[in-house]
Amino acid sequence: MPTSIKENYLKALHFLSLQSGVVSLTELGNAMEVSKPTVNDMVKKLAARGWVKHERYQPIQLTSEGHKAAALVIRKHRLSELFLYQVMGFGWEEVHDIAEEMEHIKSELFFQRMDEMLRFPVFDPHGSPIPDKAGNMVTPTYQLLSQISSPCRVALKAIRNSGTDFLKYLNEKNLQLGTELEISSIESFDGSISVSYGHCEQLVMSHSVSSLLWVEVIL
Amino acid sequence: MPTSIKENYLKALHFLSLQSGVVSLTELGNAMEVSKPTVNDMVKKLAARGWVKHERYQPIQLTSEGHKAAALVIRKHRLSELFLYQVMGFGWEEVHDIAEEMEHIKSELFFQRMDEMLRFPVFDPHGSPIPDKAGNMVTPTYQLLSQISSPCRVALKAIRNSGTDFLKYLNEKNLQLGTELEISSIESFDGSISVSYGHCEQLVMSHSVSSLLWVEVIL
DNA sequence: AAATAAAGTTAGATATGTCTAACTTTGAAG
DNA sequence: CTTCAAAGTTAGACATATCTAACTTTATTT
Repeated sequence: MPTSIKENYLKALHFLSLQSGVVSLTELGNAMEVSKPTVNDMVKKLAARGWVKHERYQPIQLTSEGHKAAALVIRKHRLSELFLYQVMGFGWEEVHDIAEEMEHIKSELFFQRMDEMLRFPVFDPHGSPIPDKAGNMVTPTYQLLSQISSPCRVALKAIRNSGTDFLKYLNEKNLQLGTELEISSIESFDGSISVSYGHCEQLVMSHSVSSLLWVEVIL
Repeated sequence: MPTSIKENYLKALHFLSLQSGVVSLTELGNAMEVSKPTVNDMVKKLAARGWVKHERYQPIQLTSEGHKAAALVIRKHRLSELFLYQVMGFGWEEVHDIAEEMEHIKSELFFQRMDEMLRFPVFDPHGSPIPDKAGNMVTPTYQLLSQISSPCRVALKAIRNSGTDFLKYLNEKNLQLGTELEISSIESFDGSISVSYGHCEQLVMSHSVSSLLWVEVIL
């Protein structure tokens, strides 16, 4: 019953909007783990606040105000993640869960000061862009490693999933942002990719791993 | 509607208990700025959780579990205050309000790390003791400046009220923790006290100010 | 000890966020 | 173009934290 629940709906709407720009009630309900009537009610309240557009039986769409409100929550989240990582020395696999709580702090001063201490950063520890105070964020043009079709050299730029388990897996494999990977072969059958990097002669990544890594081709 | 409301009731109960050990519903209601029925309901819930002892028409008393729960919230609050002051560079007049939000963060790791970074501190920026992880805190034996009855030399050790306005007043007067004050005269009529310290030749403090300053006699 | 004000309690209401069960609309398949 | 499952909506309920109005106890004052 705590936190600002609406902020969490806004965040979910933001991420679900990324594909098609619109979101169904069912999708939002699944993301928030609540029933359809609950989402339905909530969407009415969000619409009343001007954050979403919604006509009966139609999909939901964030308004520009809604987008901005969501971006400002994401800003607080990602700034917190970077602060935890850079200033407090947490690992990138630990910061998401704590930031999930910090993002609901209302004090402007607090995030203002964080922003200053971190020198107005643009990326969080997972490589995701940090929106600015106006809610605008850069949109890097990375590719998913799983989308690369022929052997080449790439640099790891961002992680699509900040879940602890996946990041621990990357830690074990010594994969960090900036790590350069030589793609040696791509198995078209199951989409698995063989890469080498640093001290690692060969690592075979399944599609489910490579589809969570944003990379940039180099050379 | 946010935060863990019960934690705020526990904190209020802790501070109101300091005098007599028991708290009336009315007192608690005033402190929390809620009506008597609201307090009454809440006290029943706190009693059900084992945090307070309460018989109909009798005053409320924190149980030892309740005391501990309150102390752990106060720990998070004061640790946050010191972190904001020491690590983030906020002024002592700014930290209370932000800590009021941070104290409701549940992550043990977060406060654990703060505690380490600050080297397991025992006092917050206002000189109040920080409870340890078991909920125990030191009980300094300071006197209120207003309780001093004859001219002497004292050191400012703690501030009874962490409100922004009072702390800004102290800033203006250049009064900090550790500042040594020479008490030159005490007006028995209205309880006002004349002190000199540092570059200040004479400052006359009203009783309402001197009763908010904890001091220790020196020499 | 009776009167009465202060303190505490009960009853009934509201707002928020949630649920299940039942009903309606939409849209895709036959 | 009818059928039907999936998606969305309505109705009615519950828990939490809050309120006002009215009633009961306690304790003080005369």
